[in-house]
Amino acid sequence: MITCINLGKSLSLLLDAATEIQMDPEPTEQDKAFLTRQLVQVTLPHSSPGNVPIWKRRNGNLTLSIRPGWNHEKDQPIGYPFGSIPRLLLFWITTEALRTQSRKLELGESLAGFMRDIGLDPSTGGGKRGDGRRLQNQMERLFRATISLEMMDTKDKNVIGKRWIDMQVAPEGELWWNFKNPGQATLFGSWIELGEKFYEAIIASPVPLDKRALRALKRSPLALDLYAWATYKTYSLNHHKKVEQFIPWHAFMAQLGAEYNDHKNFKKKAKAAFKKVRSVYPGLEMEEVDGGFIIRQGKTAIRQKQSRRKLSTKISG
DNA sequence: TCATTCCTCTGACCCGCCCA
DNA sequence: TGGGCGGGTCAGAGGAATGA
Repeated sequence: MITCINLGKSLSLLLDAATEIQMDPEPTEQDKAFLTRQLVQVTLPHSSPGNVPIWKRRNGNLTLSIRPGWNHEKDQPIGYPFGSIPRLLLFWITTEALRTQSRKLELGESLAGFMRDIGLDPSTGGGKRGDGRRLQNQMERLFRATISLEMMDTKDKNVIGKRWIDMQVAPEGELWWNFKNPGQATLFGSWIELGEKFYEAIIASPVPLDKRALRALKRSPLALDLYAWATYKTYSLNHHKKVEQFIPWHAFMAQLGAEYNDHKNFKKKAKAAFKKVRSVYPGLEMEEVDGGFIIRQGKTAIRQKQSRRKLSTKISG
């Protein structure tokens, strides 16, 4: 009985979002979100990488690596950001940085308001399993981490040079929230200041997304990644007037599912996640073929005509 | 209201079947 | 025989219900 109710809730969230998006494909200004192109092409871990000194993911010539921040009190690493919450935080950070055109982002006077803003539920209490504690933990992991992007320049398969950028996500900030009591307003507003390099990177090439879809997919980090990737890829094909592109499963796994040890498992999970993505992104044109899938030109999650004003000079490749 | 408990979801791993 | 595929189980993380 409980199983039926829970399945129903989870499914109905997706179905509600799918119906809403089909009825009204263009989101309101409030329902628009953004994520930087580099973090669409190479993504954060889906699950905890464990106690390793550095975490890396590679897509062609582009490598993303993350080094966790240091907890001086406990004299140990804070840990890596992983799962859905840091992804929701990155959507929020990119969207706010673009909206305000400022490195300093106001998080608000109440944790509950911020949680609702990024798609979490403040009514889950302040216990260790509540959204508040999870958010606190993942905020610390994400904000204190150092993200590095490295681009290899090659000619005839030989490396002729490389460029890199090391970015601290938020080297400064103040959090005055009561994580045990998310609804409690505080005397001072909480804020973070994004690292200069990180700020420049995220506003340079934003990919527009639909918050309604993000809310419906928030339980699956893989589905969130695939949704952002599919939106970016469709935009890219349209922009370059390329009709379609074949994506081999092995290359796709290296890009978005590198931590999967079993490529069969990745394919199985990716196919299931794509089903969810297509329900909230009806404009996605893709077809499975031998060894991979073909993605074609189609409608982007946000109408290109509107978003292009901001993006035409910013998105490339 | 908050913290805990229970259940679901997701990723890892294994196994067996099928086909070339 | 090896690769592709689907199904099952297990552990950890996430979501929802419940009792103090």
